[in-house]
Order: sequence, then structure tokens, then C-alpha cells
Amino acid sequence: MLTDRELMILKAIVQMYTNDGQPVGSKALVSQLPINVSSATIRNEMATLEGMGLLKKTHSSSGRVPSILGYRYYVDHLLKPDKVQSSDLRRIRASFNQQFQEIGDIVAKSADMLSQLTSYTAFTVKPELKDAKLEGFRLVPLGGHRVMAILVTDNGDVQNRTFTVPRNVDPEAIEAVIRIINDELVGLTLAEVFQKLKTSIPIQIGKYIETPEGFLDVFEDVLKKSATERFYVGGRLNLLDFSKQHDPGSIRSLYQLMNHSSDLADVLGSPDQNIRVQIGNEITNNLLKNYSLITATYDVDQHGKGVIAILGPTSMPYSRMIGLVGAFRTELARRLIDYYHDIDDI
Amino acid sequence: MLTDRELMILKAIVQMYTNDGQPVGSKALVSQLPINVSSATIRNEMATLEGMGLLKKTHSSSGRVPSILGYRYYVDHLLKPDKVQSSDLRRIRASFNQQFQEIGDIVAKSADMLSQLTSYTAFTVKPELKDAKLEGFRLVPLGGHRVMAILVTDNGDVQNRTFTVPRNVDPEAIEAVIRIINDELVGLTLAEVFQKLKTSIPIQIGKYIETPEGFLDVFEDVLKKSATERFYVGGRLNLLDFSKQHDPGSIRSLYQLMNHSSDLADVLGSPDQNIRVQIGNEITNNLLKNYSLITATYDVDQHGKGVIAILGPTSMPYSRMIGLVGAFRTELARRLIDYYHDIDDI
DNA sequence: CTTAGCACTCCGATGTGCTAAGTGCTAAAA
DNA sequence: TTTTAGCACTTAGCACATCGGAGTGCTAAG
Repeated sequence: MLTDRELMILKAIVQMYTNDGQPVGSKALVSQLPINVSSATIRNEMATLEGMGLLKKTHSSSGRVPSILGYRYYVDHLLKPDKVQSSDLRRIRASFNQQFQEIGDIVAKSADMLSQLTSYTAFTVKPELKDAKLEGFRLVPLGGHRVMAILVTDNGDVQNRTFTVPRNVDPEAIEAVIRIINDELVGLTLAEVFQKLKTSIPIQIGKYIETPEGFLDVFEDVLKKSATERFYVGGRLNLLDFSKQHDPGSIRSLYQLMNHSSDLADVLGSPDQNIRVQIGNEITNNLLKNYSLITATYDVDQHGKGVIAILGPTSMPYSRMIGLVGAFRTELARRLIDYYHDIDDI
Repeated sequence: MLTDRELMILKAIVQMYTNDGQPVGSKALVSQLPINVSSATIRNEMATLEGMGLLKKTHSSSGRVPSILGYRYYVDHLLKPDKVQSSDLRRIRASFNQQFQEIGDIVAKSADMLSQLTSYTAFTVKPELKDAKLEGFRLVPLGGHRVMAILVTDNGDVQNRTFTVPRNVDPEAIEAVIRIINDELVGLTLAEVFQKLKTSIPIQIGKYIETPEGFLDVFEDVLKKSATERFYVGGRLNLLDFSKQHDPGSIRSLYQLMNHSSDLADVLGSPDQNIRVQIGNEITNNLLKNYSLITATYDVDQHGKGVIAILGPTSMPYSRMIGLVGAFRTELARRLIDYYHDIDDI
């Protein structure tokens, strides 16, 4: 168990180090502490904290720096989330205070805002409704041989894609396909839709069109879009500032990671707690082992849950960041609830 | 006027420097030249070339490096475009050899290919048809209060956007609006459409809807999308490799430039010649004054002209790059002509 | 338990010497 | 007149030494 003074020292070291990035020496530390002891005493304490694995040195005669464990302890026991600055809150609200036409726009904007407020890289994920249902499907002829397929799900998502119809397909056949899809699939959950697409639907469509695969591919494609295009990244460039690793190779891999939504899904996961802080090698993905990740869910009532996250250096000012993420998630949830209220039938 | 030997030396220096990036000294140079002279002779020649401003030194006793003027001379008089490697040609064709659903996809893919082939950053611009005509306009109800607006132009461009209809608007009014737009605007050039949107249309629509501004904004928004979403960037990350300026500030500004299509339009311009090479400060934009830009148009017959470009270091291997850009532009043009052939009515 | 004092360590800045690669110049050779 | 060998000179880059400052651990006394 840690003594009160040890706690105080650990806390002070984390805060000083996250502020100016310099290893903290005993002299500098003693001048900041509210107690009156000599630097030698501090040195003894720091040595025991180091013995417990909470601090470490960058070289044999350097000041102390928190270890991963030290950050962990600080975050779990010492930290109190900062109240978010009112100017920040105003910025958030102002950015939400415009007319958005799609959920995606709001969530994308959120990633940008969050990255600006933190100067780090931010991720946002649209709310996922596990049992989202297919609400509507349209095929709109565009002239020539092109048709746009539009798919609407009951969580408000709209996806579309244009495609070219082979010349030998009869317009009536297309009508029939639309009818089949609307009769058979609308109202089902996406999982059920995928299921039926593999089984009964191809047979039914086959009665009208010789090669139903083309159509089904398009349909499946749009469905998948709806399932995967949920991730937004803001402040990619900030990575260049806070990343210590200046070798181009790992920076590249990081950027590739950010463009790959399935990898992002792995990294972000679905945090069970409300706000999760992962530090250094606690993050499962090896590329991120020198960074810290703060993840939080936001809850849009019956419209599911989404995720927001920020990625920064392990030496980030956790209390400010956690406060910010906490405030942001409630603002975002509120905004989305408003949005759904506007588009839903009453 | 330059002597033959001076030309030979200039050419060799540019080629050696663009190959390995090291300043070229008289000894190294003499060993590469087909003529039998001593290094002292070369030194004298290099001194005169430097006097003419075609070469420069990085420090008082360093080897020579081409100046902007030297590159210019090389590109204008000495260079012969490389025949593109057959393996590269195969890669290009393979990447085009799939079914694309939209022109934008082809052009975007081109930016990626071009950046991969060159290891630089590549830009592509969709063909622009100055007098593109509005070919169709659709409003598709999506359920709830949402409607998708779709706009098709006769150069094959499709743009869409969903929006929310105020509750108090009558479905018949929407029908009327669609009719008006189709009667009055379809078939006109985009410029004419913009014109009418400011004048007669609001009055006509005003008969059916109290606040026509909302509708017109949406319509105008989609129109603008069609006009501005023409730029694609590939290989952004390559910039990290070939950029000498490692200060984060200027890298940031460059990335911002790349995300700003109107700035890109300025930089790329509309090259009058077929392939234009701009070196260093010849590029109008100051951020790019340490790079070189190779721009080329491609011609899709009656469907307009587009632009492709690569951005790399001033010390790029020009002959290979120019050969590549030349080949790529014809491949891309061919592919797009095919595409239009497929979607157009025959 | 605390503290002053001291020996010790390491980083970083500064400076030195050396080498390799290159230059310009000169005077002789072609 | 052009070319060349030779030589003095310059510079970057590297290895190496030096030294002050910031920090530590340890010890012995308070």
C-alpha cells in the first residue's frame, strides 16, 4: 500500500511530466510540493516508487518519468476528471448547432472537433443498432443504362450506389426484383437479410433475370457499406506532432491502420465501461503500444450506441482529456437524439 | 550557346543526381562519361556551367548539383521520355480492367496507381465538360421526412444528397417542384441552371411552397458538389518520404493544400501543352517551391478533358516520370472512353 | 525518519583533430 | 588554344575528449 506522501509524489510527477514533458528531478519536485521536506527525502520516496514499478528513469542519472503502471495507478486512483472549460463547451455546441442532413455528417464533424479540442487524433463511430432493420429499398433509373440503388435502415442510415444494368435486361424484370426485395426483405434485420440473400432470394429472382448475381452483388455491396462505413477519423495530421517515432515506416503503418475500418474496430472495441483509458502496451494493437487511447461510448437511446476515442501520447494530460471526452459524449448523444427526433415520424 | 561536351556533362550530372541524390564530383563524373578526359577538364567545364547558372554547389568544396535552371534546360533540350516499362503498363491495365460503377472511381483509382508507380504524390481530376448539361433530377422519398435529391449531368456525373423536409410541406407540392425543375432546367448547361436558380425559379416554386429557399439550397448544393468534387489525391503518405523539409509545419500546410480543391485547381491549372513540367519556384504556389510538378491533360473526346499530375522532389528522374505520365494519360483516356461507351445509349 | 554532504553517473554542448571528397588555380605539355 | 598533372585549399562528417549541470544513491549524523 502506498503512503499519502507517496501518492502525492506520484500524482505530482505525472502531472508535471504530462505538462512539460521533462523528466522530473527531486529538486524540481520538492519546490512544487506543498510539504516541507528536503530533496533527499523525495529521492528516497522516488526510489521506493521506482521499486514498485510506478516510476522509471530514462537513464541512470536522470529524473523520474511515470511508467505504464504509474500512469495506470494515477488514472485509476488519483485522477479527478477536469471540469471541461466553458469555452470548449461553447465550441462543441456551436459546431453542433447547424443543420445536418445525415447522421454521418454529425459524427464526422465530431471527430474533427474532438481532434481540434485535444490536438490529438480522434475517432468516432456511428451508433450501431445490433438489430437494425432494413426499412426501404429503391432502385432509381438515371437514364442510359444506369440505376441507383438506395437502401434505408431503421436507424436512419442511408446508403446508395449507382450501377450499370446489362443491356439485355427488361425493365419489367427490374420492377419484379424491386417487388421481391420489398416484399421479402424489408422489415427484417440486416443479419436476416444477409441470410436470405444466400438462400431463397436468388431462386426467386432467377425467375425474372438470367444472371441474378450481378444484382445481388450490388445489393450486398450497399448493405455492407451500411455495416462498415461507421468510422470517422479526425486530426490525422496531429499524429505528426505528438508521435515520438519519427521513422517514416511506423508512421505509415499507423496511417494505414486508420484507413482500415476493420482494424479500427478491433482497436476501439466496444468499451463496456463508460470511459476506458488504455495506456501503452495495454492497447491490443502493437502499432499503438507507445500511445494512449481514451475510449467512451455514447448512448442514443433506442437508436443504439456509438464510440468516440482519442489517441495521444502516453504522457497526455489525462484529467483534462477524460473530462473532455466525458463532456463530448453527452453533447454528441444529445445532438443525435435531436436528429432522430427530427427525422422520425411522430 | 553550349558546346556538345557541356551538354553531355549537364545531362550526365542531372541523371546521376536524380539517380542517387548525391552531389556529383568531377572524378565520379569522368568515370561515367564516354569520353577520355581528365577530371581537371571536367572541373573547368563544370565551372563554366556553374557560371551560366545551370549548376550549383551545396558548399564551397562540394560536388555539383543541378540548379532549377539546369533542370529546366535538361527537361527542355536534353531529355528523351523513357519508354514505359512493360511491367508498369501491365499494372496500369490490370488496375483498369475491372468493372467500375462511376467515373469518379476510375479517376480515384488512377491517382492511387499513379502514386504507386512513381512513389510520389499523384493528383487526378475528372474530365470537365465546360457546357455540361443537366440531364435529370430526381427526388426520392425515403420514408420519415427524408428525401434524397439526385442529379445527373450529361457527362455521366451523378451526385446525391439526402435532406429533411419540413413537416408542413405537402407531398403534392414536392411533386410540383420536381415537375418545375424537370420542365425548366433539364437540358440546360449548369451555368444556365445557376442563372435561372437566381431568377425565375424561386418565383415559380414560391407558388407551391412558402419557403422555397430550403429546396433551392439543396439543389444548389448538389450542383456545386458536381462542380467541385473532381479532384483526387493518391499517395499522400509518399510525401513523407520524398519531402526534405522535415519541419511539421510545412508538411501540415501541404496536406491542407491537398485537401482543398480550389487550391488544387489553382496549382494544377489547365495545362495548355500536353505535358507540362514545372520545377521548383516555377510552380506558382509557394508551398511547393521545393518540389517539381508534372501535369498532363487527358482527352475523353466529347466528354471533355481531365488532368493528371505528380508531385515529387525537384531531383526526380524526369525522363522516366514524363514517360510514365504520358503513357498513363492515354490509358486513362482510353478507359474512360470505354466507360462512356458502356453507359451511353447507343 | 529526515537530512546534509559527497561521490558518482550520464547527457549535452562545445571544441578538436582527422579524413575523404571535392574544388580552383597554375604551369607545363600537347 | 586546350588539356592535364599537381598542389594548396575548403568543407562535411565523424570520432574523440572535455566539462558543466542535473540528477542519483548512499552514508552518517541529527
